[in-house]
Amino acid sequence: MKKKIFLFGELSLMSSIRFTKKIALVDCNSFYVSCERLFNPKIRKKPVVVLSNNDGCIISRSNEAKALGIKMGEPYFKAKDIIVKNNVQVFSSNYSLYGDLSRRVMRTLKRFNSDIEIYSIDEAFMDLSNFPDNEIADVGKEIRNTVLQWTGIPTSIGIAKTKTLSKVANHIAKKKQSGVTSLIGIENLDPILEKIEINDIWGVGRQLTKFYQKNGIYNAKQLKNKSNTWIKKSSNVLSSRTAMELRGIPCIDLEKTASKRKSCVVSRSFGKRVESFQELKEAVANYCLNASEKVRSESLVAKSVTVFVRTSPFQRNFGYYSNSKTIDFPIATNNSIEIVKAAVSILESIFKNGYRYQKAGVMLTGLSNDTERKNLFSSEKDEKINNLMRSIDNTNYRYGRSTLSLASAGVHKKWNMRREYSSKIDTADFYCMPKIRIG
DNA sequence: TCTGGGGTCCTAGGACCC
DNA sequence: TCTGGGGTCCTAGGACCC
Repeated sequence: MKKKIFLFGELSLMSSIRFTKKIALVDCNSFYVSCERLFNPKIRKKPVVVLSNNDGCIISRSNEAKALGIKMGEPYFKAKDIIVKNNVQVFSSNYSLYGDLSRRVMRTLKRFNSDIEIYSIDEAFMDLSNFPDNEIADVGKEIRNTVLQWTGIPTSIGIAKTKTLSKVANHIAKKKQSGVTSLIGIENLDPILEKIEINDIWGVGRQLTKFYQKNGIYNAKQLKNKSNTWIKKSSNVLSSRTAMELRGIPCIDLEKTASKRKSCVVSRSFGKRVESFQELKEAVANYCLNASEKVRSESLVAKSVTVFVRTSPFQRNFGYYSNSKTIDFPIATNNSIEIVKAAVSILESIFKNGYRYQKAGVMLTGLSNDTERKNLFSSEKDEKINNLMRSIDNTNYRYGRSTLSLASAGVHKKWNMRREYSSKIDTADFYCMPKIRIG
């Protein structure tokens, strides 16, 4: 090929407008707290926390609450002193509200680029490579402003060449007023990576942090400069991928199409300890109904079901017991009745008298597409059961969960979880709409 | 005394993420 | 008294086969 000769002007144009690979990570700030604040302006500038299921742990904190020293994941009862003393506003989690607002945020993001990967309820990766490098920071700011204006949710945005680096950028953005950080076009990232502690890197958890520190690696720059073969040998491929990504080499793709899930878990801690087989059975039956409904809604069938029960790992003075067992179905299924029946038979075999059970759960595994099964083994009886399941799902969708249930699922539900501080906001309920006085 | 070699598949457990 | 829930992936080791 002939070498192309550029005129001076053309050359400078070419070098200023570049379209390198650019990944953005958009992360909602204190997401659950932000959701509660949206419908309750009085708590905007105040310290706020949101609790996990059963009001157990603190899983979302406003900046004011963080400043008071309340830690992520801390048990609520341990933080209670600080909370009471500082008049911190407390909320039980309201997942249907958070889910709804999450969908609104994601929809807004898709307006900028439909190639997004919804990574969690409050995070999404976006491919912004189609925007020119020199405009990328402004694009980030525009995304942030639009999300804020359309949904009311504040976000932080980090932009870089790889997913791992966009996480780093996001980490920096969180501390900035503008909420946007781009690492695009920076030749040497070492001074920035040096300030990122090893445990703040995406993919480096507690065990790896311990291991790296033992080997003298304390920050992202040091990990970046460690040899791949050493990392792979002494850890695994995932860790070497992390290091590559820190070097700006993309190893983790954006997953633009949501892949079908491989398993489905429903488990809960009980509002109070459960000792009787009957109550445990009701709980397990309920979890089965939820899990099979979820699986049906995604047109999946399960190969096997696992049930587990356990007493509290924190209160061993009553004796600790934990057990689980799995049953394979002869033919993959999503039929509630069949799943409940199998789960109850498992429970009968693992239940032991004399323990104070704290938690139980059901796991559907080996999920696959419903259609494949239908082609192979469909019968008139299957069709009848499918119709029955469909009418149950439709009724429950319309009139609320557990309008139609099974007798084994019980009615009293004394074991149900605690939710003492729920805001009870329901975006699907007309009467929960905020009232605005005009004039 | 001395007990092959290489491949696949499955599972349990551990580590990570939010 | 009170400590969440729901996912994914990787590895080591065992079972099995020829």
